[in-house]
Amino acid sequence: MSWSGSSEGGSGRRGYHHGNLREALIEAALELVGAKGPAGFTIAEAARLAGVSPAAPYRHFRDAEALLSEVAVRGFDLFAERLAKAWNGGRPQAVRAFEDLGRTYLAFAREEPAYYAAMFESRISQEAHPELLAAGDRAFGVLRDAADHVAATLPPDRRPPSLMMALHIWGMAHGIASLFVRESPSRRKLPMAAEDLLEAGVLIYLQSLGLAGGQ
Amino acid sequence: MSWSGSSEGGSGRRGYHHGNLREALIEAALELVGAKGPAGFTIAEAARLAGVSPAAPYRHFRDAEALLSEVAVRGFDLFAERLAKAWNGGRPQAVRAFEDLGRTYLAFAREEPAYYAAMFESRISQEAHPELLAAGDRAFGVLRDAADHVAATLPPDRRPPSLMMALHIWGMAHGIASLFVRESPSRRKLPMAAEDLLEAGVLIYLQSLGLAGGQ
DNA sequence: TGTACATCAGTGAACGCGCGTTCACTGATGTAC
DNA sequence: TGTACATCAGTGAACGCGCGTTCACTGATGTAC
Repeated sequence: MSWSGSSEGGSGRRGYHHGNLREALIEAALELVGAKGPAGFTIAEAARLAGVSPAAPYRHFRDAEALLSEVAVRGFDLFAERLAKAWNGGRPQAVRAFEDLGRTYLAFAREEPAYYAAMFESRISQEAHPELLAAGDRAFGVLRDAADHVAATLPPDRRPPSLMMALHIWGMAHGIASLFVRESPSRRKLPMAAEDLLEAGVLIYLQSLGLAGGQ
Repeated sequence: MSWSGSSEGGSGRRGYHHGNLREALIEAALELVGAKGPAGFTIAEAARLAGVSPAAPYRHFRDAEALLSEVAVRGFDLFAERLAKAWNGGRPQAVRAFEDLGRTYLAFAREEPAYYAAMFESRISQEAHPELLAAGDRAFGVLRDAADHVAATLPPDRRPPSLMMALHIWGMAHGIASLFVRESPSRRKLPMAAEDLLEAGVLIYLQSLGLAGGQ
């Protein structure tokens, strides 16, 4: 192990210029948000984690909120990608794929707590960061399309409004994630897996609309 | 207007001893949490708001988290009280009263953002504050009892597990509150009132269980 | 009713800390010729 | 291929700030007698 010379630091630092500081800061922010929550992370600490002076981040981000917003945008993009993969165009069975969407929602909250916190538990103003709104819309769009698809399997006169369906399912998934998967003073132990609770709820809901097999 | 003499300050300060500092600090914390979120409030600022030196709060609270926890406990108690009033023992009609529960849930999120944030959006560890867990249980208990009552209107062989029902409704109510009522990077505009969205969702859900009138 | 005393809530000064932000700077990189 | 130069990413020192926490203290309150 050498302290001098040309060997790179563990973080990929290459010399006077970092080379990829923007990415490194986003990674650092993600790590810090995961550990301390969106309010617990600071520009200074992200800089330290990236192995750079506290002034360096200002070359890339206006302030802490801008950095956090970028993390949230990436989170939404990743979220949309995973949801789309789970939905898979409604194949092979629409209702089954719809349930997979729900499972994927909860899995994301469980496996990506840092992204989840940046996306749903931070206090970034949407007005100041319109790209955040757009990213959120892309994620919701997946759910919306799925609801469309599922609703369309019914004859037009018995077809529920798919936007409403999407909002109901989104609400239930998000509520269950917030209450039973995420850390919070209101978190409760469940006598079952959150995934199973959500699946049962979605099934009951869909049944009422005539969308899930009678039993 | 006099700067000297015996007139009390606006905050009720009575002299060297505050007289009711504990309460004043809780009020101050509530106000600050409402304005800046749970992470934005500090003991020092709460002391300033209460008109007292920064060291004074330590006579009453171990640290900021203890103060915040007390705020959350009171929030849960108020929440439980309002929910119980809305439910009103299931009178005059159980299903209708059940829907009122949902409306009250959202109304609380809307009208008491400071309490709501302390209860659901802060990072207090439940382990360190067991009284917080108990207060949350009392609030959930109202919903649980209501679900029991509603489920019991069905014959035993068609009766759904009331705990599951309560968790589903709680999840949907909480999700809709978090996504569409509270400030957050993921907040979306709704083409309808959140209360109506929730009511429709609850109705669809209850219908499936044979609990709400066919149409 | 008056006095001595114990209690303890609140003071204010002090400390060390980490943060955000600025600034003139420096040195690595890439490009024009 | 070599040199001069422009660019700009990152430096490091500095600043003022507010916070958490401690400490010996002070003065209001209540109680024993």
